[in-house]
Amino acid sequence: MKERKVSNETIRRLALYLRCLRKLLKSNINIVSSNQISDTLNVSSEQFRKDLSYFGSLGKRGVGYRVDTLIRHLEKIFGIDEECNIIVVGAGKLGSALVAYPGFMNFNFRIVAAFDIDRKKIGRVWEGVKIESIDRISDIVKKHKVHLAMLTVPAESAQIIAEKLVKCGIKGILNFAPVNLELPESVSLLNVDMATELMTLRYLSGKPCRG
Amino acid sequence: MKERKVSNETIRRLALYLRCLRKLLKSNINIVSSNQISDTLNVSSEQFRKDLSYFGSLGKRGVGYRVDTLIRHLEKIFGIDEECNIIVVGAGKLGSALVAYPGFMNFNFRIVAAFDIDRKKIGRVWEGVKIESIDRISDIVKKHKVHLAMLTVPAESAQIIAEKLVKCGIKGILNFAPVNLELPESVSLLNVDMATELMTLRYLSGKPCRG
DNA sequence: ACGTGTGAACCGATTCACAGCA
DNA sequence: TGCTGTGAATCGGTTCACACGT
Repeated sequence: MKERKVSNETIRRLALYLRCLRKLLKSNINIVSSNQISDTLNVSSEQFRKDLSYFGSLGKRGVGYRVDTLIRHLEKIFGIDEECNIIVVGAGKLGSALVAYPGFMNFNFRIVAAFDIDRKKIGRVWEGVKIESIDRISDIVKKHKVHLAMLTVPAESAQIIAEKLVKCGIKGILNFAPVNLELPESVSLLNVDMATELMTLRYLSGKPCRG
Repeated sequence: MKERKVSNETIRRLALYLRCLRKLLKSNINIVSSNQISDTLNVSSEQFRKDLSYFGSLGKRGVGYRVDTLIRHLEKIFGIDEECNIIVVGAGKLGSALVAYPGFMNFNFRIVAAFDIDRKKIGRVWEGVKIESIDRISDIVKKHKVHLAMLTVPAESAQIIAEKLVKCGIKGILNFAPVNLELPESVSLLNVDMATELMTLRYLSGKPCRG
């Protein structure tokens, strides 16, 4: 009932629930049980109920959950009602893919700018997003009240640039560079490390299969 | 000592250790203690020792670990000595970024082809990687003995295509599509869900900071 | 009877603490 | 003494089991 110590994994699942529920709503399903969710997602029904229970009693015993109100609850938890301005730092291939990625807008994220040091790129516009000089980060972060950044610069410069982002007031960084960033506790950091994922996969698929 | 039940998280860290150790070797450091590793990576020294202990006694008490032999051990664990052929399925922006991503070759991954259904893209060559019709997956997977695939197709088609990959004999899928894929147990699956990561980050950075 | 909400039991992973070897 | 390797203790997250509301 009280909003206590919710783990990152729970939050990640909450986002999955939201996506799933929206899909249900589109199919005009408006009541759902934890078992039905557990069938479509890869999550046990108890897990689903427990995850939600951190945020209150959102279902009806003997009935299930109203899809529309549950969606609203989840949206509230994530603060989706207000647009979240983000930036992409590093306008390489990966940055370009992120700028074009359609999945962000479902959650009310808006990419307000991309940044690079390469003079040849600065000034271009990708999908309506302008590429700016890295020197302009501070201005733009302040002007658009940007809280989050996706970092897609080369590993060598990632630490320096991340520190610059922190100085500008960025509160969370999604880091794609394969380095361990050292940042103050007050800044949230999540890493997406594709080579590591692939290595893990290689290891897993090389073992004698259980199943 | 015995190779028992190693968790995914351990494997993921092992890959980080490998990267870190290689960096040390480049700086001509050839002896390292678990504490030194723990300072650079974000992992406790006990964790590091325990992770390695699953694979034998690789260090020397009172001294530390030899960087070069430890690297070789890790490479062995991951099977890095033999080239691992992979494919990219879905030649959109993200697929293009993956094809160009330099971080894979450090671990002896080789992207042998990309696939798409779009006739306009088929036949093009990106970074030396040819874009093929999806119909040719089976041929190419067999010809190049491909074990792993990165899946960057739209969410709607991901399940179908994933099943096709499994039929071709793919043993592991790194899935970038925002859906829960339903696959046989014998196939390893890891998801990279950028929107979910960003949602988690938004949640974390919105909370009162601990730190 | 049905399905939620939740304390209790369980399980796995991390951390502690120390024995053992250089 | 210094640092590894590892059982034991701890911690946190998942699953179980059931009371409760509809």
